[in-house]
Amino acid sequence: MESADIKKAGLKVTLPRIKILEIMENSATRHLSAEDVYKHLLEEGEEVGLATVYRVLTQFETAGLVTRHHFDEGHSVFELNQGEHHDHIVCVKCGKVEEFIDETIEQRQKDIAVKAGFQITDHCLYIYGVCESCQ
Amino acid sequence: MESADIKKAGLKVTLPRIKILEIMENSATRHLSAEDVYKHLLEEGEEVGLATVYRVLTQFETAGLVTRHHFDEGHSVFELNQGEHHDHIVCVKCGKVEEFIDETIEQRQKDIAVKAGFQITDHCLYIYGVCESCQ
DNA sequence: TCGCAAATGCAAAAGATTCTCATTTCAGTA
DNA sequence: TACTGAAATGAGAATCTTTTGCATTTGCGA
Repeated sequence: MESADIKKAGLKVTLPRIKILEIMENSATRHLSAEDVYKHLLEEGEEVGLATVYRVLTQFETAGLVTRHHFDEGHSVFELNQGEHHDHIVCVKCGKVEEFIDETIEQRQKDIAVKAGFQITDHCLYIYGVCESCQ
Repeated sequence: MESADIKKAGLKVTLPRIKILEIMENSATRHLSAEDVYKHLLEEGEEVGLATVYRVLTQFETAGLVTRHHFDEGHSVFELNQGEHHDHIVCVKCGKVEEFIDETIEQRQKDIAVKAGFQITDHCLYIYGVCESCQ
């Protein structure tokens, strides 16, 4: 994942875009809000506006580089698309997010969409609970 | 579902609460935003403030009377808790929402939570796609 | 290197939700 | 049934997230 991906997405390779992509790659937590990304940029001394962060993340989403999630908070979080599709299990106490894949569930979803007459474009499954260390 | 449920939830039985519950029950679409509920109130000539709608819906959520969803839009939608738990398949073009239940998926989710060491509190599954009439 | 469209920064705007606080309304009690 | 205090409400201000308008800057092909 690098500047080539930005170009491939039909976007000019600009400094803000490169930096934002780097941050998404190197962040300890895979799920970042626009505000989170903005803070990282400030820490690195980059002069990038928050509006640009929102714009770039939306473009990355459209280009398929990142996925936007709506967890139970009041804002979007973004995740770099790398590796396979997966779903999420979220701790309601500490906010920790773990990922998982379950082929049975994937298949059932496809069946359900067909039965309902939908052409499936996307799906998301969030399990909320209390993680081991918060119990 | 009636004023008795409001009392049972430990809330005073007030006119705004009764009206909002009625609207949630009688609405054609089962999924309403706070703004939607507010508009219905105005149409009925009720003098209820938007702030109250938000407060009451949040209280109803806490009390377990309604569920708050975060579909792909930028705001919450609320749904009356009646009948069984179910998941949602949402049309990305017209916004139509259909509901479904799949026991296999339910069970797999429980297994996944156990394996991850989570005490499951809730979960939601949204399938997004294009519905039959929008294709 | 030049020029122009695309991209950016900033500030203002918009949309959703929450908060403050003075006023009103329940619900229990006399 | 009237009284009283606590809870609830309405209106608007405030907050938070996200988007937009516009003047300026920047990447990139000629």
